[in-house]
Amino acid sequence: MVNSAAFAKHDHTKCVAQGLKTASSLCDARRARMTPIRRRVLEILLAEHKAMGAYDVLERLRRDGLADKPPVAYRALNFLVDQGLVHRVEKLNAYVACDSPQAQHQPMFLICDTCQHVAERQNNLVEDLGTVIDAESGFQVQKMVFEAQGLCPSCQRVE
Amino acid sequence: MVNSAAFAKHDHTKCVAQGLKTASSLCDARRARMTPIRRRVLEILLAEHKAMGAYDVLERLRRDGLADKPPVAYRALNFLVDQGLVHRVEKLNAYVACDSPQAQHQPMFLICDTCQHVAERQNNLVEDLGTVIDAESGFQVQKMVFEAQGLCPSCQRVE
DNA sequence: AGATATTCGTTATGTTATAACATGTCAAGT
DNA sequence: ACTTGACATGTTATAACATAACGAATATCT
Repeated sequence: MVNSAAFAKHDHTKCVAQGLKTASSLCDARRARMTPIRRRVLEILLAEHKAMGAYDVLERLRRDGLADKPPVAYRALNFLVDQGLVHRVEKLNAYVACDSPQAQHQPMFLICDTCQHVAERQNNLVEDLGTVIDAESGFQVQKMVFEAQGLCPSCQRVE
Repeated sequence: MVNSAAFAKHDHTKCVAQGLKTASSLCDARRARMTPIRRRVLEILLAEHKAMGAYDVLERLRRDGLADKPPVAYRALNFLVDQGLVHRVEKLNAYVACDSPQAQHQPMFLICDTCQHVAERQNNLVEDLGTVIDAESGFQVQKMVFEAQGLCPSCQRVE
């Protein structure tokens, strides 16, 4: 049995540094601007390594003296989502840094109801499902949301 | 190619009558109370046959003189969701009457970005995905959200 | 009828998100 | 250097979604 990265312990410092670096490269390549606020929001999400609400992110920006109005946080988050650097978790009205922003993908989330951690995973079945839907119903799928709630391995052991 | 029911024309009156009848039977069997407000909310959703926000539902209740405070609408909606008679569409913060409340199932929604219609579909791949996730990662799936956004057959033709 | 559980009415407030418009920043072209 | 245009940010105000808490009413069980 292999745990998903987000449910296992690891060195967050590396995640953050690596994540910011990758993000900068991607933005450069796309001529998208990685501004201080956007970089800071991504850094917060990478460091926290869990889903955060927009107002939680805003509170951090406030502490840093970077911003204190909701639209500032939402704009940065929306930019990062558009760039594929952050995903929105619909079920939680929250945001998480992307695991692997290099590759385009349909993210899929495993949300632990006990510890609230969110793991991002990939599985071809999700994309297959999009293809099947289109073939069966003629509905042209453009975006999919797949989120599962339940118990992560650690929380199963505890109960 | 077969259109999903919600994207095809059909007689809503039957949907509504049949849906209310089925719902009553199910509630009786479970000793759950189908009260006037709850019945009316279900009726509204069945008749509308599309996703509605809680405040849209409340507005209808208000016109009927049945209720005018948010908690009343939310309580009825939550009851109906618990009973599997209505589903919540996370992506839209909205509610739709269930197609087939008899059978327990993981609903899957196709949301048309153009006409806003929502079709409920079922596909074994969704449940399979739950099984695969569990086997691969040890994450114990309890509930899944699967929602696809795109263009329904009619709206594809129009563009 | 009396005890218990459930539902409903109501107030108040919490949480999430965006419209709209003013201001600031920066890079490209002249 | 100056203008223009595109993009980003600052700010106000409000929209949209949701629930806590508590007392009154109603249904169900014994």
